[in-house]
Amino acid sequence: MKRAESQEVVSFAALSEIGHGNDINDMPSQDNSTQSGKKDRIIEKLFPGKLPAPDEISGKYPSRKLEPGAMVTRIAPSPTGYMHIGGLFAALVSERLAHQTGGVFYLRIEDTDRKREVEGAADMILTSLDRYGIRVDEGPRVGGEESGSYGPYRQSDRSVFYKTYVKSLLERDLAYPCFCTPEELEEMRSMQESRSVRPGYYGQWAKWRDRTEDEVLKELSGNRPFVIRFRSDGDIGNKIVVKDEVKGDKELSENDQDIVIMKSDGLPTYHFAHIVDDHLMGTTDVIRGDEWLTSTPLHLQLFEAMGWEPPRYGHLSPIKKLEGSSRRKLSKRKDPEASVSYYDVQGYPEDAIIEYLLNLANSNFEDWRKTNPEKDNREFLLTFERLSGSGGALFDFAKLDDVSKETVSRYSADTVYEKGLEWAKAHDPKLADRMGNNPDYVKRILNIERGGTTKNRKDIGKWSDIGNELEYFFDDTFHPSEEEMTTGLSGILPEDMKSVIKAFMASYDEKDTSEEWFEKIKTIARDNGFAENAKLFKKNPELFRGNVADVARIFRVALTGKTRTPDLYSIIHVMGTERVFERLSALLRSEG
RNA sequence: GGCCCGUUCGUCUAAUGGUUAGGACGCCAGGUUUUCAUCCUGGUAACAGGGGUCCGAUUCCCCUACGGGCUACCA
Repeated sequence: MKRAESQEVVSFAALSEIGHGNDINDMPSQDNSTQSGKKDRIIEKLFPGKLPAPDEISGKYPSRKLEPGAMVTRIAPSPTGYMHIGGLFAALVSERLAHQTGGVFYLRIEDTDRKREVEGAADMILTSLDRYGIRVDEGPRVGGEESGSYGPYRQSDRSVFYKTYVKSLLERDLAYPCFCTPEELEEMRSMQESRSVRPGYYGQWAKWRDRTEDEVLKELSGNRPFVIRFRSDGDIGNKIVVKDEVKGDKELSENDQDIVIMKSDGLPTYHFAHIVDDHLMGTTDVIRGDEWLTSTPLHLQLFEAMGWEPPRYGHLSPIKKLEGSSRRKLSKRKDPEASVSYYDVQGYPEDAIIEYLLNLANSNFEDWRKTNPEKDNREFLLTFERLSGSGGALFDFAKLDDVSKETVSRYSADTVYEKGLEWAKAHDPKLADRMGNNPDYVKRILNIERGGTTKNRKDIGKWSDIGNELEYFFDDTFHPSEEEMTTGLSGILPEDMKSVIKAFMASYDEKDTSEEWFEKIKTIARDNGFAENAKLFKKNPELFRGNVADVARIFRVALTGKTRTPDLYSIIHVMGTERVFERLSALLRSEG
């Protein structure tokens, strides 16, 4: 590996773009040229050139002015692919907590692993957050610009900071260079394994921990690649209590590993970037996946070494799925439903996803929603205390569907039309044409049993359901199969059907109110030997050919091909008399 | 393997050293509504197992089982 390139210190010009007005070039820099001792010479070799002093950096990022109780949270994804549903969950919780306390929510792109970086992933994250109504106060914008005065918000642009603080650790002997090759480390690991000792770089296994300055200088002059390791003074035998806002107090072991804080490519590892960034950016509450829980003692240790106050931590359990009889974390590679784009393609409204996730976060959300059906879900106060600390929830599509239907049922016909059309344009061109070409008709269809005084119906859970609801309203897609018709009309004699339909056509008046209309249906029922209500029929079934429900079913099936549809009276009126009569006549003809 | 963390109806979860262990989704059954839905009522179903401590444990402690995480110059 070429070290020259990685050792190049990011120019101060990058720093001065940060937007604080001061020109960082004016800042006094540490002078490494005196080379008063071997240690200085080592550090100079490690970090040739100028770096700002730690104080100068912290001076540029003063602590945020916050109201008491205000939380500064962030989402810090690595741009390695599409947005994960778990990431959206963490973002949602973080954003609500920040905004509900009068704090700040920002986005930081953790792109220190160049091998895994995926082109365009950062923009995708941005777009997803925006679409789901997660309001980012500070961070990168689509196209590369940034907002906020605590940036840069991409770790790849923050090299100077990491280097400066690594250097300060070196100066205080809290860090040291390590020249082990990957092969050496691998060898060490297998040796540890064969001897059944705990693997890792610690204690007497920390080969470069106590090398003499001469040895280090010698390697350096040979231009060997190196990493910088943190010198841990922890003892694995000591337990510390880590306060976790979600899971409660946890007893964990101190860290005794001399972990890598700066890789040989000059970029920091997650652990080090985390403490530098969250300190400088003023994060008060770090909300992250619980795979980080066990490394929290290390992070606390790093904060202490830097002399900084650590944030509060809250670790979220992953969302899981059932595979066979065991549950596992939703995996980007294996599970399409791990991606937020999956829900978009399926046609779930963004609000429904948010409400489902809110439910997962604080299960009392559903009670709140029940008592506040009209309110924006932003008004629901999320709290750390009520965040579920256990297990990790299985993703439950039955529940999502219910939440989704409930959500859509609160929308007006216009909203359903607009959002549905927007979805169709991206995912179902045929449906988009249909909706776009017949806006008034489609809106009237969607308005059936919607927006009235009673609760709206809940047929539509996903935008993709709209197609089914429209199908029978259009002649070119109304093609009920023979089978549908026979099962739909099962138990009804063809001659009964014919006379009922004839009677209907003879008496129908489109000006009838629904009450008048149904009186006629009842009359038709009675005249044809059907009971005019269910009770009458139940009492003496043998006296009737069926009841009024059967009569209604005849029309429902004749007009829609289905046995379950919205209110018949409304359907007939939306369809229009002409179409209704056509279909009824066709049926009379076909049945001979 | 080692070290951590966890386990309440099928699912999401609530509560508690003494409760008929509560709610929601699903499912089932009734009911209201002119029909289909909506809606209403009811039902189904859980403290992983075993030991302690205690008058009493789902709750506290220990063990086992199971699940999850970490164990990288990935995050």
